Amino acid sequence: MSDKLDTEELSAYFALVVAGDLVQHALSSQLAEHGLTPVKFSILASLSDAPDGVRMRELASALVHSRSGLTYQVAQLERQGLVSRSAADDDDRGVVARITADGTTLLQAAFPGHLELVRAKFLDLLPRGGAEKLRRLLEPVVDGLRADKAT
Amino acid sequence: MSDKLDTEELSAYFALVVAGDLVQHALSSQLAEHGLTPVKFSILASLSDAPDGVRMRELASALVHSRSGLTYQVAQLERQGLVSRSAADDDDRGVVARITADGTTLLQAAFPGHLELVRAKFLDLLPRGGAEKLRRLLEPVVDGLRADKAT
DNA sequence: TATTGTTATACTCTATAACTATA
DNA sequence: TATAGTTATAGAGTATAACAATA
Repeated sequence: MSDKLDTEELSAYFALVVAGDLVQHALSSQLAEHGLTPVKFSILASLSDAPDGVRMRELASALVHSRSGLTYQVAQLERQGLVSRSAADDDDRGVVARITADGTTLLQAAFPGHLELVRAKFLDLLPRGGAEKLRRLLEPVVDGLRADKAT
Repeated sequence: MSDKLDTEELSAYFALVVAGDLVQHALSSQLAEHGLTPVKFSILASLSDAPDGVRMRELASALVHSRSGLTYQVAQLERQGLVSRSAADDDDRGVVARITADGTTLLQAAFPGHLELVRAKFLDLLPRGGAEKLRRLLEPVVDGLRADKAT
């Protein structure tokens, strides 16, 4: 498998995909202890930053790859009492999801252990200043590919 | 969701997971045109670098999170005639997977388009020299978490 | 006893397309 | 006509534990 891309560039691509996968997998057991998955955790975390709730459309484009996938996840969170859905004020087609008090409680219970593992399995493995460098490098990738999705 | 980790560090972790996911998703449609998934592509690519084949155990620890998951994927590739399995020379418990001529043909057919998309969806979004910086930053993360898995 | 690999099982997740309602 | 969200469906992937064979 040697070809037009030099090894450095291909290696970066493999490293990105593999590292993301390994980090997420390393964190998933701890989340599972609280009945959460990485996707559900990211939904709750996003909602906890938005007291007024978030439109389903926005959550979908930010966190998953299909609208139906988000409906599935949020429906489960709602059944568990962690999230509520209600009609949007300005657009009668719209639905706004909000985190509930129970959802906040669960998130607060899961968060310290999560942070601990983010440190142990990721941040502590980076050189000093590495987190910031990494974020800066990946920012345009995330922005570029999210823009793609909108199209 | 503001807490013990400063924003920079948490952002790096989210950026890593999201970027890896977005890049893989951006490439998966092109692979699907050749009947492949990202996991199957990575298995074929690994085998194409190893003329003598690779032990199932090694493939599993490098590419997936469970032995049974690898068996599932390789069984499918074998059914498609892209991979063959045979007993290991040195260990009668062991199984060695090898890519077939058809597998090589398919990989060569899929590779150019794959590389093109790796460039368009990832490398071209990085600053000059970014690929190497990224790889260096992520190397210890990948190595550290792979070592974890062995434990 | 430990390891290799497979299997059976049961479950979760995903994406597509069809649908309703509203803009 | 286009968009927001849901639903139905059908398929793919996953992990666990139990198992057989070998070290």
